[in-house]
Amino acid sequence: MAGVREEQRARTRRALVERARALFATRGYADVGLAEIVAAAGVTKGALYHQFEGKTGLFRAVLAEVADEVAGAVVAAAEAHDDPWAQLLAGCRAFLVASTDPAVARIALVDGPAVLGWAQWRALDEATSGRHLVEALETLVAHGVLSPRPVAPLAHLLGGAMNEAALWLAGTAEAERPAALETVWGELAALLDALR
Amino acid sequence: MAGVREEQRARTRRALVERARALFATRGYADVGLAEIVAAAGVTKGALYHQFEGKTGLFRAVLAEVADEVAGAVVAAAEAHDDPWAQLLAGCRAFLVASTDPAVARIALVDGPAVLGWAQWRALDEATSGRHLVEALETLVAHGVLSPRPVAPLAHLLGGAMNEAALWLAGTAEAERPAALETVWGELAALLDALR
DNA sequence: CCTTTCGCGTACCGTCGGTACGCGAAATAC
DNA sequence: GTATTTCGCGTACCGACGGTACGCGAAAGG
Repeated sequence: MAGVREEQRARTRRALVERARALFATRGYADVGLAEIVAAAGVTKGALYHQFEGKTGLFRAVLAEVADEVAGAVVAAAEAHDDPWAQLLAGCRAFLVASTDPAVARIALVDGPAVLGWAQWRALDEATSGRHLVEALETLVAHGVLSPRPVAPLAHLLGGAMNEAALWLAGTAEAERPAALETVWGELAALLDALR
Repeated sequence: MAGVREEQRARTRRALVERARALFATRGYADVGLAEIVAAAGVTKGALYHQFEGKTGLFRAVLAEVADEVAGAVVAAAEAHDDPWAQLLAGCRAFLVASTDPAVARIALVDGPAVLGWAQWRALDEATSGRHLVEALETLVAHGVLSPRPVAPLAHLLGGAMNEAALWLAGTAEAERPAALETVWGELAALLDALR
């Protein structure tokens, strides 16, 4: 099982996802044609359609990669703490920091819902970083830190607040972004703290 | 200045915006072609391009109409109260109720940012319902109900939370939507109340 | 009336996402 | 080791889409 064939397949996939991600991030899904993507990846449309279900399928793979990276950052930040409340704060902050990258924001927050439809986008979020938010809130309710309440609506409210905040920060000039991020984080932390 | 010409112009605009809004709301911006829109409106592409700057221009007009209606509902709800805090609550609730309509959510929250770009979408929101949220928060700070703080970040957080909640509600079955709305509203009201 | 303006229909174009099909090399069978 | 199948991918092509150029006819202005 040397797998020279499987290896080539993986290389093509990687090249397509990598180049498509860079192009989608800078110019948006609608403004990038398949011809440009396959040329940048050094393959042809035949290869693309052999690996993905059209342009939306390629975008789905790109978005899944981005979402996985963001979720990874959230988990890594949360694991650095033992206290559930500190884990929530660290996870939320990590999500905000990661999503503030304009490339991430563009793919995951602007084009994602429109290209895949909101339901499919939500399902992907629920499978990655969104799940961790729900779990963190459930843990806090179980520990009595938060009063018993339906956590799903609250998770949506908090997730939406962070998404919008990330979008706003992604649109600010890079020089003043760190300061703006701290201001937003201060408000978000105050909002979270008010929940206890 | 009878204006039979201006009258015809207005009629064409109305027909295009009206039919485009219905089509965009049910099938999304990307899945509706100009040929279908102009056929539904009883005109041709020549008329469309004479009145709007292409497909995105038509969408901008549709979105502006939707945003104005939502902002109108927010203002009407707020004006029914005298107390600034009650005005904020009523305005937020009205925004949530209006944006929960799947047609509104699809146009204003899903396709809007992707089609116009997030910056332009935000500017339009800032000119309609978003402005009222900022003003309400500023009034509350001025009255000492809220502690002095930067209201812009907070407005983004709250606005994002309501947008995401509306999207979620718009995706639920219509029969159980009212109950879900009350649950979400309960959480949102609790969040707002925790700010005082 | 005669000229200008203007709303809009018609015909056309380049580009896009998507498909059909064939080739050549790797995997598999015997 | 050869025959056969599988499969990754390139090539050529198609229909549909957004957008443009241009002309006509009626209203507006003098």
